[in-house]
Amino acid sequence: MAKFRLDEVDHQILDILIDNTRTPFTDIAKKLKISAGTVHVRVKKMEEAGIIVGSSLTLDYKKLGYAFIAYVGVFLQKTSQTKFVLERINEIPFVTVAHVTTGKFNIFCKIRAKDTEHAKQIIFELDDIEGVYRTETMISLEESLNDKKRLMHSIFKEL
Amino acid sequence: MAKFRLDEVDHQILDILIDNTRTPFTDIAKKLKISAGTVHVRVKKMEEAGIIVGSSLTLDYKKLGYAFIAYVGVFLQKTSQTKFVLERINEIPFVTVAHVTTGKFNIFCKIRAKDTEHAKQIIFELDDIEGVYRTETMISLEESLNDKKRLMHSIFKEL
DNA sequence: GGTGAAACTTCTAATAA
DNA sequence: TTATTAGAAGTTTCACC
Repeated sequence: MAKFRLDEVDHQILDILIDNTRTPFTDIAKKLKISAGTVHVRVKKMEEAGIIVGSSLTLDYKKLGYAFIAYVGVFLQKTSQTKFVLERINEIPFVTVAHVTTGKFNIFCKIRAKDTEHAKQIIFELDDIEGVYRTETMISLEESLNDKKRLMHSIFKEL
Repeated sequence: MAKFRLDEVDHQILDILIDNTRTPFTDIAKKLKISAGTVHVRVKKMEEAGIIVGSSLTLDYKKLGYAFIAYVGVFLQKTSQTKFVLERINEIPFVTVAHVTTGKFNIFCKIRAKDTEHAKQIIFELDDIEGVYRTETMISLEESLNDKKRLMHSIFKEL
């Protein structure tokens, strides 16, 4: 694992790319008053260091008809079944995130569905997994995402 | 809101861009055996329709020293305080997502922190918000993200 | 480390089909 | 709607600070 030490310039590059990954390097260069070559080298380094893992589109799932979000807490019969159940959970594409957690639940996941009916199906699928004792659902009425940029700013303030 | 009807080609374009937003349109064109101009027009249309909201980098927060993830359920004294509390919560940059939920909690959020000590601080901040009755924390021991691509495939199968 | 310029690749908009 | 094309723009490398 490469040693990495991000400076103010790296920070600013990330800041711009976090908002729009297709921002031309020449634009970034102009803004930061450095050469496009430098931007290129810096980005490449951050990629090689594994800081930048990849890039992805942000899609509006509501417009695709998938407006329903819920969190489902999963209770297992035995903790030792965690790995097995997690593998089964990961086979359900509508489960977008799964966490092994301490606290109330053994596994905790987020699902993305079309509507309540569809969500019900997914939750039933989860319930049906061998080793799952019961589940507890929390339906999201409203999602508010904090800007990645703000987290980054806070992280960089401390680096 | 524009009417949108994505076909197989749009789907495949999204599929490629979801993995890497900087894939050159000419590469996409070659793969799909269409012209780069067509790719360009299609992407633009999806942006205008609001399907593609934006693009963002995926960063390795562990490498930045922020490996700690927890979910915090928030209980309010009165449901009517939801809006106010949500606003306060959104001021904490380490809270990356917040949901208003049905079920056990009133508000449910995800936090990203350096370590347990840092997480404790954030949770105390949450607890201190006026109107918050108490909180319940679940610490993530392991996160497994399902590929966005798989969700997309499932969505497209049904469209 | 960074730069600036050259060589190469890609984008984009207009035109044509 | 899609394809072509040519000028504009962006990327990447490299010799030189």
